[in-house]
Amino acid sequence: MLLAREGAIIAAVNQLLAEKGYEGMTVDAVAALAGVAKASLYKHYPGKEDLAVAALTDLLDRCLAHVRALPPQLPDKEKLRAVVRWALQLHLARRMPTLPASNGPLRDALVGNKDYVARLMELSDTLGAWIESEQSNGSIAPDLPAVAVLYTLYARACDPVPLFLQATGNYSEEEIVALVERTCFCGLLALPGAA
Amino acid sequence: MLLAREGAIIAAVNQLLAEKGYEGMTVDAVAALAGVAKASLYKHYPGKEDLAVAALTDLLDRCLAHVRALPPQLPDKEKLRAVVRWALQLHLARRMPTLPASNGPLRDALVGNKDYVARLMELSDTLGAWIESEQSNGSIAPDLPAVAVLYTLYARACDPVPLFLQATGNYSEEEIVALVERTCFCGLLALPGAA
DNA sequence: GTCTATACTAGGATAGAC
DNA sequence: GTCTATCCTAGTATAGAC
Repeated sequence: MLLAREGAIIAAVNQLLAEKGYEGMTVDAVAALAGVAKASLYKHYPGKEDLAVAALTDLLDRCLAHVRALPPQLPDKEKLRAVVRWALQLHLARRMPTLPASNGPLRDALVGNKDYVARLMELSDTLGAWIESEQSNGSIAPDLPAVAVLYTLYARACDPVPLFLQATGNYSEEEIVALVERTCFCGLLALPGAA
Repeated sequence: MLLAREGAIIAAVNQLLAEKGYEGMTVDAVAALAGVAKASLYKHYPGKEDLAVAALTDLLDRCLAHVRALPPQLPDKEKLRAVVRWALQLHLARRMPTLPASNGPLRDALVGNKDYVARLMELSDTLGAWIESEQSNGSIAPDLPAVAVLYTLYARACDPVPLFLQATGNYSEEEIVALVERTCFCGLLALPGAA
């Protein structure tokens, strides 16, 4: 009963974070959408930052679940592409909660939260291992720092390009996912093997 | 004298927009940094949105100036890469004003402003012509929609990857610019001719 | 057009009863 | 732990004198 309530709160935060962003999300709106009085909400989470941290932790949990469910026999390169597609689909469905990179207190709350950091490290370790394995066999460019590859993948999850393309009304979600996945891994130039 | 004051105001807005983002920028801070009383500021620009629009228009002016100053004999592909580098350098120097894509009223103010829209269209026309010319000669992938290429280039100007890489402290600005430019045009995979 | 001083409101956070 | 009602700061915007 109590856990169900926290689930409703986090679901509301996720939705509002995806629709309006962190600054556009008001605690009143979270309470209303979750069907909880604002004061009760503050008993569960001591502040707005904590709401965001909990939502992001939940996002990482869902991402890790997707990562663990990938077929082990799949080449690591394809696993990485699958994770990018998962994020792009979430983004296009307006279910990707995003935070401003600039907000200092929020950043502090994130890095100061053990649960969040633990999940982020687990995800980064898993993806990092895939990246380095594909760099050893020459599938991912070995002269790129692995951390640059990792950050690039993370950044694609928040990239505005999918939403811009969606706003034109000229492309289906599948086309947009394929397009952005391709430009991420193959770039814009017409290189052999890029298509 | 009056124009000098507006210049100081826009410079302040640009700096604060780059440092704190739109929501983190307060009108008080703009007034203080520009050395102007808040009430005077409101005589020049009727609201916070108008400050942001003016700053973005100024940014587009500077970008167009850079675009026009590019050597005409340079291949269009290299001109595009030069514009991306210009944006990345600005970003790394924390001089790139950025706005939240989610904020509705702000979006309305932007698209409702003739000056801003005119400059954005001029820039898009110029870059779009370069893109299509390079697609005809097979230098940029011809099967990508030109608008997808254009949006991708715009998005790279706000990409958080450069700042993340800078935060590691392991790479110089030149290395970061080269790295991100390369992943943008050549992707992450080890394709022939990518390095 | 510039200033000082102030009005107004949104929104994060709490008090205190049940 | 949940609620209603309230506090209070921060921040946009304006009044009115010079």
